[in-house]
Amino acid sequence: MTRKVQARTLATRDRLLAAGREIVAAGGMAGLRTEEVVLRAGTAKGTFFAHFTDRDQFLAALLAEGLLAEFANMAAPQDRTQLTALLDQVFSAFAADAETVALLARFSGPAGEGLGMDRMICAVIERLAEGVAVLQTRGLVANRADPGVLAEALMALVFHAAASAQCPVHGDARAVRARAEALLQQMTEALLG
Amino acid sequence: MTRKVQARTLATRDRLLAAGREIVAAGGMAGLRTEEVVLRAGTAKGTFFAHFTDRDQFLAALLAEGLLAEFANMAAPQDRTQLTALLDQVFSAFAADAETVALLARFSGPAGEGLGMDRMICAVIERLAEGVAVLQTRGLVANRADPGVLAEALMALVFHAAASAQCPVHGDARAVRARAEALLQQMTEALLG
DNA sequence: CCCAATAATTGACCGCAGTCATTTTTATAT
DNA sequence: ATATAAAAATGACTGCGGTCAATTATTGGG
Repeated sequence: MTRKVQARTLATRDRLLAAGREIVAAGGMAGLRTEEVVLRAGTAKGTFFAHFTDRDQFLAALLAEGLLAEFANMAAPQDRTQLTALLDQVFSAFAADAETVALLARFSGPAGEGLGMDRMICAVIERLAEGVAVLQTRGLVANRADPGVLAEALMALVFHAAASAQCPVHGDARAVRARAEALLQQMTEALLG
Repeated sequence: MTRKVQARTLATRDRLLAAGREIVAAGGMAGLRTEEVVLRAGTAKGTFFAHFTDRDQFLAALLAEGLLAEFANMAAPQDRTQLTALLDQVFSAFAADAETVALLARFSGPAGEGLGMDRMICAVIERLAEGVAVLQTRGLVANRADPGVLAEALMALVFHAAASAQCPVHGDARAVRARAEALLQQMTEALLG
């Protein structure tokens, strides 16, 4: 017989996430250790893994939460400049660091369900689709394909550019990132016409 | 003063890679343990990490090697059907498993230099660019953008579709993959017109 | 041929993610 | 109330990726 989820379950989960938020804010995702999360949250190690299948899934939940908040103020772009600005904003967030790229690669798809990742991505895609639709009717976008499909393709381009923006150790981060941004710009124009 | 690389260095590296190849062939990338690689190669653990910065970089080298061999027979597509077939071939290889997707995300960019990853990706992009150029002149592709940029964008779409093809544990793998393939098809048509 | 200087290798060791048998808490049936 | 079955939490333990000071092999100069 199935029973309803207990209130303390959600409370524990929240304490873990809150602890994670603090740690990431202080030292970034790469430096987050589950032992410390658990210490701050006041739970045992096993509890962590009863709530999240692994460290990455936990980080993905935190990441989705943060990005969703950051993107909350997004408005559907009304011209090419605004569309570019929106894409740049998303690119900057996605390309922030190697951890972010890895988490997006793993959880941007079906694997991200129930972590908020799917909601975050959908939010971005919806805004993009709205913007594309507007620009199409105004003749500011040559490509007549379905706005939803174009939006998804734009996301794909952003993902790829973000991955390309990660540089090898001791590489020139500035230059690599500039090249990735230029690539995104070119690909976007190739897609939208 | 810098000295030339010793012959045994390359020999050791090859023994490690050969061991890795065997292990991956037998049990897939996910099950590869460095201890076993080292055991088969007849070296110490430290030697492994003197040659490869971490397990993933080693796997990426193996993956690039395998994919490059698989793609060796690629011919530049001459019509839309052949282009689709080529994209499907690459998609199938990239979407093979979650490990592959993760490695591509991490090493498809500048981080993959010197692992063969860059060469593998460039090979695919070049073929795609050739194909796109041919189809453009034959009027089989509406999009007039630079073939090189279009080829890179196509790769981005394939990467994204491959990531979308990974399903959560206990999901219906067949259905998820079918959806990802359909998505790739739609995005490709949206891009090429 | 010998002797520094450098490159390559070694393996004991460590940190941390992830496991699981056990214990504690909570919900429900009687 | 009390029993009992399910859910949640516990923490000692394990396995494996990665490190590093010490050791061995190679090279090139005198």
